[in-house]
Amino acid sequence: MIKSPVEADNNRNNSALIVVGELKQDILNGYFQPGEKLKMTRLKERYQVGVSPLREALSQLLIEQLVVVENQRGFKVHPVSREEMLDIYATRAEIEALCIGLAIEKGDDEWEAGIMAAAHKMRKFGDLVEKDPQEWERRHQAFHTSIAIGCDSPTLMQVRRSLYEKASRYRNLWLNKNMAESTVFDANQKEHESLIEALLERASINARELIREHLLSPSRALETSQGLTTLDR
Amino acid sequence: MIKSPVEADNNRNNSALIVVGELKQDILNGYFQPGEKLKMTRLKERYQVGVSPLREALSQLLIEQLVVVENQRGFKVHPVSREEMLDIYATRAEIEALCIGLAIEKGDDEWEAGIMAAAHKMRKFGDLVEKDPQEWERRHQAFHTSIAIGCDSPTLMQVRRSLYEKASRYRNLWLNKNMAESTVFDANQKEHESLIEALLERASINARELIREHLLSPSRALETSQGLTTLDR
DNA sequence: ATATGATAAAATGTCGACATTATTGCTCTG
DNA sequence: CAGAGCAATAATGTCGACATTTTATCATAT
Repeated sequence: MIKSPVEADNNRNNSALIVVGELKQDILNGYFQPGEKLKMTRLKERYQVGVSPLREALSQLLIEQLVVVENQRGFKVHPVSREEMLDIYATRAEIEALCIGLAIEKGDDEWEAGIMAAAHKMRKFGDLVEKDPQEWERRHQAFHTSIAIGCDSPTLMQVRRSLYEKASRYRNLWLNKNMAESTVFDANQKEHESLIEALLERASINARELIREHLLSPSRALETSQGLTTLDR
Repeated sequence: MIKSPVEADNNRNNSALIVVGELKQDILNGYFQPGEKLKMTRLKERYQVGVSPLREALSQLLIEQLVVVENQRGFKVHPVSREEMLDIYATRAEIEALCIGLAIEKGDDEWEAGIMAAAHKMRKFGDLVEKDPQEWERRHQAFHTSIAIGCDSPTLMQVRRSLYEKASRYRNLWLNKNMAESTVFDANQKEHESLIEALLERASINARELIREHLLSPSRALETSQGLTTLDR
């Protein structure tokens, strides 16, 4: 018997995995505030599942450091701090530079072609940034991933992904508006073009320095932004 | 009322966290074979807990990639492969080199002192390697950690720790005997001394190359070792 | 004899219930 | 009126039970 799409979706994965995705999104985009207590009754209502799948999902986010747990006191959203933000962004910049260094060593024609394709999709969407920032972020991220994937290391790519998610939490919390500022955006686009140039020339040192700057500039912006004051409480 | 140590231990953390530690050890040291199915009935007997804490623990190991899950078919120990081993070791070497590069930039006197202390403890145990390999591995790891911690980045240190654990699984599976070979061991010790020298001189490039070699040599040994044949099935 | 299909057995994933622990609110005292 | 102590309330963590799905067994037919 063929099942409806919804049923099929519920059967392909178990409840916990579905909840992991939704809960992660809710934390990353700020629906649940940093430090907020995650009461089981509320979570049950929101995701329409029992406690068992919820605790499984929370256990996974626990390792990813998106929630914290205290015995007999339940789960909380992982708190944010300026220190952690700077550390995550700095680490992410180093990891991305590492990926790029390895990719320049190992990358072949297919790698270059993938970058060109992703860059094209990103450029095409340049004018619609303000209309659909989420779609632009997707293409932006796809572009950077197309570069990093040349390192040809699943392990390293996974580290990179985890750091991206943690960083996107800070980005979503404070940077939404700043990202749309056209001056910042235009500078970003130029950095992308310079990066592509360096990659095709296989200028490793240059490319690595470019990516470091590219990834650290948001954290510098955040450091002086309004949101920071709310962090120091 | 004061509780007995055992009870106190059971109350400080919930069951799931305790099981995480034990289960992780059982997987890392090979009590549960790669690819082996983890039946709930057996796990319940072994750890004396119900399914709920077990599923929580397994969910955490799922993110750490020590187990895999298939819907309605339960959990399995994450399988091993030569490719994954090489990838983990290579990534680990790069991450460790990154830590050391940053540590050389940022490290202060306290950092140097910590290295000297850890190195001393490791040297003192040099003759007892064959007697208590586990204790030596502890001191060896403490030595390397004392170096890496100079990078002053909790995020990066956590990435490093996760990779160490994954690698130690392969090490435990095949390398136990090889590690005790005195020729390999003596070469290892000399590498440590060279590394310390380079660190104190703040010779970044040199130190980073040394650590890469130091961490990649085991994977090269594993590649040609007996265990590999069992991998390709 | 091999393959196929139905039946039985086992295992998973989820929920509600229960005991334990933390938190809140209230009373009583100084 | 403030603060400590105690009762009541709420929330967590764990277990056993149930429905669903997978796996194993076995008879039957080609």
